[in-house]
Amino acid sequence: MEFEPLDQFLQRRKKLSEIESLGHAPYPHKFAWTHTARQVAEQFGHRTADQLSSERVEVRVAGRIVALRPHGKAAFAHLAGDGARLQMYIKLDVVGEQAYKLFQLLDLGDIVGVSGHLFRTKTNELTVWVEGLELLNKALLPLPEKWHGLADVEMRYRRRYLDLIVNERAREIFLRRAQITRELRRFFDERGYVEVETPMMHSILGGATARPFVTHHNTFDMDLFLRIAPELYLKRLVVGGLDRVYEINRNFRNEGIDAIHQPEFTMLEFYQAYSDALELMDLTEELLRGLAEKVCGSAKIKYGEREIDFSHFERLSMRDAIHMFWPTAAGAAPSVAELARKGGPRGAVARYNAFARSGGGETIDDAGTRSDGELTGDLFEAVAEGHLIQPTFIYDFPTEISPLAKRREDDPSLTERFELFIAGMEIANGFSELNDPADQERRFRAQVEKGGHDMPKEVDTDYIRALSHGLPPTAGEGIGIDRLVMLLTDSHAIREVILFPLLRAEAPEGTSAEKSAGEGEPPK
RNA sequence: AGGGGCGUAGCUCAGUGGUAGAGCAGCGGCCUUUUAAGCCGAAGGUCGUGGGUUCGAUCCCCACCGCCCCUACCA
Repeated sequence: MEFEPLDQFLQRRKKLSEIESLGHAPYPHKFAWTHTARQVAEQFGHRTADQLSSERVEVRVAGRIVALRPHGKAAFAHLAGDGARLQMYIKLDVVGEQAYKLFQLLDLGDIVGVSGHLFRTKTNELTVWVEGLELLNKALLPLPEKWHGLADVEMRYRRRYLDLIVNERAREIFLRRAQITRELRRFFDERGYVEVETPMMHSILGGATARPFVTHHNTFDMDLFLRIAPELYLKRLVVGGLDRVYEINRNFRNEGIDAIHQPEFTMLEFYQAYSDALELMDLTEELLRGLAEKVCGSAKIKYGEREIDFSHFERLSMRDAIHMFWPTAAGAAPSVAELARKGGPRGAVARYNAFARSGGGETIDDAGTRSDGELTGDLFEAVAEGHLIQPTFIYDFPTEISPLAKRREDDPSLTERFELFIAGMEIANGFSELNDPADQERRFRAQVEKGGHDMPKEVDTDYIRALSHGLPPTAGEGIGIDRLVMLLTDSHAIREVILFPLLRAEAPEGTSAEKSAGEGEPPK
């Protein structure tokens, strides 16, 4: 197969065969390196020119050539490896004609191994004095522009490998993402949680309200859903005596794509027996504060123009938040008591919608079938959510919108549930788990009866059976890892923190500019 | 899904109703301490795709494709 830019592709392939005819293997199997470029910098970066000349340091380093400055019979180049760059200096009269000929056939992007000793140049840059040079792999395609790198966002996502080579920030984001998941695992492992993996292919939807992807198993001739949440399986495990479990893995939701939504996204979910939502809020604070300190070096982090302080978490009931953030232009804010009264939320929605219709934004669906709890949730989203910049727990979620959460003992219209908002994004959702099988069955049936494309079509009876064997009082929580990584890397699009985000399929080559006609119609 | 924006050389970007330009990369030449190396020379393009207006379209209009932003959807 050949790729654009064809002239350069063919040119490089020709050089490769010239290298072969010089007697070099085109694709050697290994290179015995002693240091990465980063290790050289870390271990010898402080040595002076004098120290290096009196005490020779021999190194063998492999990497990709990312800069090339030939000067006739000598040359400088930079090798990139392990996220660092290391300069090398190669001279004809040092390496000999054969090796220098090889060098002259090298291009930006080629992967080489060099051996030699370290020295400092006139400008005091730590450099390998090359005595031996081996081609490890010839790049047949050129790197993006060396100064501006790869800026086209579409190309950065589609060809993430180039983004990672050329844009240091991309590399840093994904290294930090790995650090974050590593720290999360450490946090839970230290506290006696067991990491588990539960099915991603479900025959019954559950654990969240979302539209699923559907797939099919041939042998069983069975339709399956890609999971929208692992929740119901994880709680089965708690029934089974795994008192503390967590899973970090993908969920799939067949819904919109924007700056904070991707169809494939990573959630941490964890469950602990003999606990409740209140304890989870404390645990979450500890987790996130520690994570920010560990990963960003401080509990106060920069996010865009703002500073977010993980050392203090606000706690507001949903009704408090509605009252507090009620737009002044919408008239008197509903009191918490009014929102708690039967029919109160409906009255507040009526006032809000009057305001919305006169230019305040979108109205809330106030159809007669909608419950006070649903209306309360909608009011919260319309009025308060966007204001929650500093870490804020919203608690006291209405029962109608919390089908898996345990009711408050003193108020069955509310659940022991919270969500955590930071920078206007929902980051976490946790609650005391409903463990009354009869109540759970009633709420499942209510969902199925209600219908709608994002509601379960059938009751997960095995889950009810599991609850009937006894789920201890348990608290559980989900944390959106992608959004958390966004916060901790100062990224403002979820695609920046997902290596290969979903994009529309690329038009096959030939349908656009480059190839001959006759390939047929462009896909519709 | 609706509104707005963008699409020019491999990459980063200028530009114009009269057949298109720079830097980097690539090619040829010179150059033994450079670092966005330098100097000289040549090459590279169906200006996203298709249609229309026009004597003439990369530019104006329409449709389509792709990406981005906003809104909607979204526990």
